[in-house]
Amino acid sequence: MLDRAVGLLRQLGEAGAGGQQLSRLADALGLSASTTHRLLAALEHHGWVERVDGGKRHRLGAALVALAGQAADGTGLRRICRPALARLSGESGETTFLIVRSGLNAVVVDRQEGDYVIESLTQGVGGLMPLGIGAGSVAILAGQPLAEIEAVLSANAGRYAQFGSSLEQVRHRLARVQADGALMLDDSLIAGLAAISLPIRPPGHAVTAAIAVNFIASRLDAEARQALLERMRREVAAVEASLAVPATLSRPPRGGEG
Amino acid sequence: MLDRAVGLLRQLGEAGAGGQQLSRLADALGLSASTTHRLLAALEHHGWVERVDGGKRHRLGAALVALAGQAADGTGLRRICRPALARLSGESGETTFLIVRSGLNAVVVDRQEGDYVIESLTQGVGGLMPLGIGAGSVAILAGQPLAEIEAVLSANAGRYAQFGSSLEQVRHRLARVQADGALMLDDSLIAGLAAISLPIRPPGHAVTAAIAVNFIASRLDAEARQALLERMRREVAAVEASLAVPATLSRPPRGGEG
DNA sequence: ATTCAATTTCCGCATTTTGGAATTGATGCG
DNA sequence: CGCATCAATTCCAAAATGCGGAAATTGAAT
Repeated sequence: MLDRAVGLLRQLGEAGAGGQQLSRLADALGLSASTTHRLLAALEHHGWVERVDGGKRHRLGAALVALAGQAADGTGLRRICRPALARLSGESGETTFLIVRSGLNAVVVDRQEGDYVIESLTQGVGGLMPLGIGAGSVAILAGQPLAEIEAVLSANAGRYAQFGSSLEQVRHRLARVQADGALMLDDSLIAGLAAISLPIRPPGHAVTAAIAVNFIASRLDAEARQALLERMRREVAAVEASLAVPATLSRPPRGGEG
Repeated sequence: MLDRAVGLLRQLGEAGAGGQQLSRLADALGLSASTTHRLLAALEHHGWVERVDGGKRHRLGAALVALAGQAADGTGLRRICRPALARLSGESGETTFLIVRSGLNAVVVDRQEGDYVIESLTQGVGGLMPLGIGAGSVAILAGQPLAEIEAVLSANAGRYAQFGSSLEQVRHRLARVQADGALMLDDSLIAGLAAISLPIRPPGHAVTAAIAVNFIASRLDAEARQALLERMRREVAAVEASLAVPATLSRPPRGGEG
């Protein structure tokens, strides 16, 4: 029941803005129409699913956005890292990302725009990719225990091809992170797009997140990239330091509106 | 079962960054410990719940962020409105919001920072408030059919006090939106914080969303506010026009990483 | 007007969930 | 150092709930 609901929501996520009709969902999940109907009704009741134009197509509902807003804050990391991301974006003019692990995937939890818009080329908040694909994703994976890395690699191996990487390439990049504590990538997923990423390692814990900067490769030469990397190292060091002191885990001030 | 899972996730959302232990959750929801345990395990398996530091406290997981990223794009509105929000924030220097309805609540679906940071005063993406509270929220409610408005008002009446508004005040603001097609608010929720909001009405449909600009009241005089409002009217008109042509409902390009 | 596909409702059966009780584990106290 | 306490986890038989086939309804297309 719950698993079916999760599958249904995933499927709806794939469907995108236009939504999807009941019968297609039932087919895709191998469920009977009546079961699918009942599930959709229940989810709709909670606002997790809504009808497109009140018609017969279904899509993900706004209640999920609300829940996820709390989830993203929930790690606490987002609030802590946001000023760092803002500084990096502000000073470099490039787009900055905060990425965390979710099972076999990496998820973009926060993102700050730079002056240079690469909107359509990159993942938005909530964007998902296999662990091992994408600069930040690699940085996170590289910081896991060895057995964990192997488990993830073997589970994800089949997914790498569609992102234009081989298992060997992924392994090579992991090694670079482990050697340098950071990763610089060119033509990362998109030709001409470059990225620099750093793992975030809370003192006494394994790596839980990474920050990354994406930019058009031609915009920064080797020297500028090195400078940016050093800048990022300082920001990450500051973040890690502030994680050492558990700080206030209390809720943020319930503020104004939008 | 599903309802209990939803309740559990809501409860975890309330808990915030520090997470919550099983027994408290069970108490809060009136469930037995074994049921709660089973639910948490199932949700954890899907990445919707995770353990804090691998310990015994639970919080919302990153998989929800991923799902919600799709949900937020899912309305299609976010992609369409983002350039408008960016222009408004860029030109005015203030913070801009895109808000949609979710049941009895309004949810912040997108947000663009201005030069002037009011981060801690305002809702982030995913922020939730009762329909009728907050400038954008009022604008949405005012555009619903009359019977709908009354239903929402009576359902939400009890929640207004905690936001410092009375039912009469809400009704008054609704009337202003209906008269002017927009709303200017002072001391909206926070003393010294002002807001301007406009409903977004897709041609041939009821109002489905609103945009709002929040700013420190002292930063803009009456004349500047009027100018900003006119600017917003133009942006909303353009958005509504682009909604008339269903445009491409296809998925966005699967781009690079974060 | 008729047909066909898709959605929605109904209902008896059986699979699943349920919560009390027992077990294990962790933490603090005497 | 061992005992007591509280929370988390596992187990199990009873039963409630979800399941899907079939029937009814909608509504769009011919």
